Amino acid sequence: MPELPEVEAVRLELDPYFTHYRIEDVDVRRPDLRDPFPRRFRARLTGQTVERFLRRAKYLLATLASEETLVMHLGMSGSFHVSAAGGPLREIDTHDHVIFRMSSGAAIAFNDPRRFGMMTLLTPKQLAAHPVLSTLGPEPLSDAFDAAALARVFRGKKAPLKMALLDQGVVAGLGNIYAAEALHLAGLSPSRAARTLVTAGGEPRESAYRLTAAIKQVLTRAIARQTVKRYRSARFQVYDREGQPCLRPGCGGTIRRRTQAGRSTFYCPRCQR
DNA sequence: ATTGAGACCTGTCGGC
DNA sequence: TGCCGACAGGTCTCAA
Repeated sequence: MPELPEVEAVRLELDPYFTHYRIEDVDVRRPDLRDPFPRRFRARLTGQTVERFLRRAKYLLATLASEETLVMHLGMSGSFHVSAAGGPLREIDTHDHVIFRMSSGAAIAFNDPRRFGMMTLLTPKQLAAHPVLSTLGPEPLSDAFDAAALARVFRGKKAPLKMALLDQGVVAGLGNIYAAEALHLAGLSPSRAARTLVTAGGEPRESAYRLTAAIKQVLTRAIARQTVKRYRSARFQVYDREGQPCLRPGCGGTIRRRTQAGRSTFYCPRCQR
């Protein structure tokens, strides 16, 4: 279930259990997730203190006193479950693949039925040269991400907007849901070519400003909703709403669903151009 | 160089 | 109730 807002919620939840605590032991219950765990994974983690617990795109990064970084990704079905010290013990689930035993007494279990997630441990050199992590686009909620930045990566790009937004090298952290939501909010068709938001001279068009603003708004709201639990049931504007009325005031269109590059895209043909 | 399709793996849900 | 296919919020690889 995780796109940027969900991963950010996980980071917030886990931070108090990881940061400043020592990893006493790691229960590695299988040798791999999407990829095999690196050499001496358990030994390199054991005894390390977590200095910072950060998020980059959809990745969680725990920086260790050893200077190495524990990198974790939730894939499609990954989640964490914390058993706080003295709290109720959680039964170990079949899909609990890695359990961190912290010096606070907390146990943090990584659970991932589909095993599309990943977990690895990188030296500073490996981190800087990592083929994926080092080529991620800007964080969408940072000041580095604005219409000009979007115009730079969209210039000359023939790919449809939906695909361009899913490209983590363009902007980092959007997934299938929030890409659809941002395009709907911006009133832009998912199949429109990315380069049409840029002038011949490489300047962002008005639509590029709309899209960057929409991305920021959709993610900011989703993060707020994540952290304030009572809004958990809030629905999306377009995602998974095929056949239902468009929620844009005064639009009156009907949400459609189609497949782009093997993924479902939801949009309103009436107000998204 | 881009781009689309297929693969990875398990669980869930709707229809018959 | 049980079986079967379609589908799921992510990414990687490979062939065109």
